Amino acid sequence: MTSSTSRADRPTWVVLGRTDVGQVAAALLDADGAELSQLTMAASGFAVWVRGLEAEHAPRWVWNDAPAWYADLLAAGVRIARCHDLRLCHAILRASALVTDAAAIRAAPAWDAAPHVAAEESVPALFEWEGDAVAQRLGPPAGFEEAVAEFARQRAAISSSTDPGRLRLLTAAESAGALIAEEMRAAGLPWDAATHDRILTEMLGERPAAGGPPSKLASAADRVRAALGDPAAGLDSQPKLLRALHRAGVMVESTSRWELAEQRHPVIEPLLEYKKLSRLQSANGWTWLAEWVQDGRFRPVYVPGGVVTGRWASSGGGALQLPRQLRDAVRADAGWRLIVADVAQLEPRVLAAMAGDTALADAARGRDLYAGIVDSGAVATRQEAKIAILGAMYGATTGESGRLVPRLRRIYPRAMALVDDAARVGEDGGLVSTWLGRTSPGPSEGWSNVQSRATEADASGAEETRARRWARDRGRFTRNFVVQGTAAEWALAWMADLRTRLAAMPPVEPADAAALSGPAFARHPHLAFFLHDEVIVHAPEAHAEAAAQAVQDAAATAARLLFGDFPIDFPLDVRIARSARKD
DNA sequence: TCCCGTGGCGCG
DNA sequence: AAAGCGCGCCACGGGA
Repeated sequence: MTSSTSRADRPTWVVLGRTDVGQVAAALLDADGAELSQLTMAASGFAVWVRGLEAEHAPRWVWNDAPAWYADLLAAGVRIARCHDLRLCHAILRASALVTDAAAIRAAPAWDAAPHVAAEESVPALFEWEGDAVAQRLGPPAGFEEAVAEFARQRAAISSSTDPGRLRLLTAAESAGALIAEEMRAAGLPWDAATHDRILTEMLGERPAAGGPPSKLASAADRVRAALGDPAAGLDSQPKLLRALHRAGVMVESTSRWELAEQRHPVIEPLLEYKKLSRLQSANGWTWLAEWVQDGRFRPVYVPGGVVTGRWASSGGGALQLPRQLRDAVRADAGWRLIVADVAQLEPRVLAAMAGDTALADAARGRDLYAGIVDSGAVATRQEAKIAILGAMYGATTGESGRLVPRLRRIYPRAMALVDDAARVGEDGGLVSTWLGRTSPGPSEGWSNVQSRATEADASGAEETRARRWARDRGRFTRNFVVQGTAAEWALAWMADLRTRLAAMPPVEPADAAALSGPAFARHPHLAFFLHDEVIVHAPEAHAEAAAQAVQDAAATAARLLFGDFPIDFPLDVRIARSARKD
């Protein structure tokens, strides 16, 4: 390791990148972004160096892409407190309406990279890199000079924006999410394959050794074919199934569950059963179990910022679609517990706070926001309140939901004005932003063409109708964007604070952790799963109560961080249990 | 043979 | 029941 200048004095930021010769370079910056020192080192010594600096200063590590760097650091036993993910923050800043001069950011399109994809096995690990393999491993610009330049652009964009505080919070939260996603992947979700197998066997029947469908699935198929009077009916092909139904006199337009359920015919019951079992088999059956659960852990690939609203997406394993039926297979290790926590009605609470709607915030006080709405007299029943609120946030215009929404408009004018305004802006082709400044994408070229065409004198009625429909579609998107996106920001702030609290708790002794195969940080209570408004923490039994309290405390912190003193509750349902089963 | 659009359904 | 938003994955089938 060589240092090009004098020893650093407590760097706030450490910008990382590789150099042409395949080494890691680091620029140590003070809080103002002024360079304190710069150094390069052999990749083989990188993890140890990070560990040392982290213990001294816990700087914010600035890198092009968290998965590319952090997965290998975790594998080397090094956990960090904070980072700045240039790729994720670039995506936010290039589009944010709060950024008044985005020209420099937008002039660096190399940073508009797709989310990192897990490296192929054949690509050397970060610390074994040589030559071009590094580029494959690191994805978007991995070079040191590019990282330094992009970080300077991002700092300038934030500090000259109309609200640097919000963008600092948003970029910090987004970057914390990137760390959490990698840590959750490394730790994995504790998964009991034997329980999963038992559930599959109970529902699908015994699995034939020779392959072929399990017994209960096969018997459901037989009953369907018998009821259709068609021993050869194809059940897995929608067109074939539809034709077979028509031949049997079931005149449906689709084979979807809800339409089938309206029919009265002997085929309906076994067909719905077959579809349910078939879905379980193909989505989360034995093949899924063998592919995705190893050593008692399900390791999904989370994609932070993968949804335009800022929600996370996932890639592989269907991590965000785990069916409730299988939650009993999520099992704490021996001597450990799961803390399963979700926020009750996160989105309407976020809406109340964003809009400063004290009437809706009053209704939200306490456990059940929908009960509060009933108490306000807006609607008669809890079910109506739920339908009305969902309709308000999603833009329902028809049916019961569309009928109930106007009642909310009278009782909660500020909250409704916020979503109605967002919809109007979207219909006009404009941009909307979340509370912290994540801005929606603009309309597509095709959308704009359709709109301008419809305004021309010789536009046909069909063209005008289509333009109106597309405008309404976009209005529903922007209406929901502000709420869904701000809820995602709240959830990121919640998790980021929770992560810090959990990491500060004592780890189990290595002797007690002999059976644990995971990374070192997973000897502490740690996040194991996240799904929009729910987290699962895996914690040693002795720390389970403290971890549950940390989940609560973090929610209070998130509320204060985003909404200051505005009086809005975010009540949690928190359970400490051995399994994640919901009753 | 592979790619892509569609229907359907799991999650929030 | 869906409706009204955001996703990912599977199976199928048609086209390249």
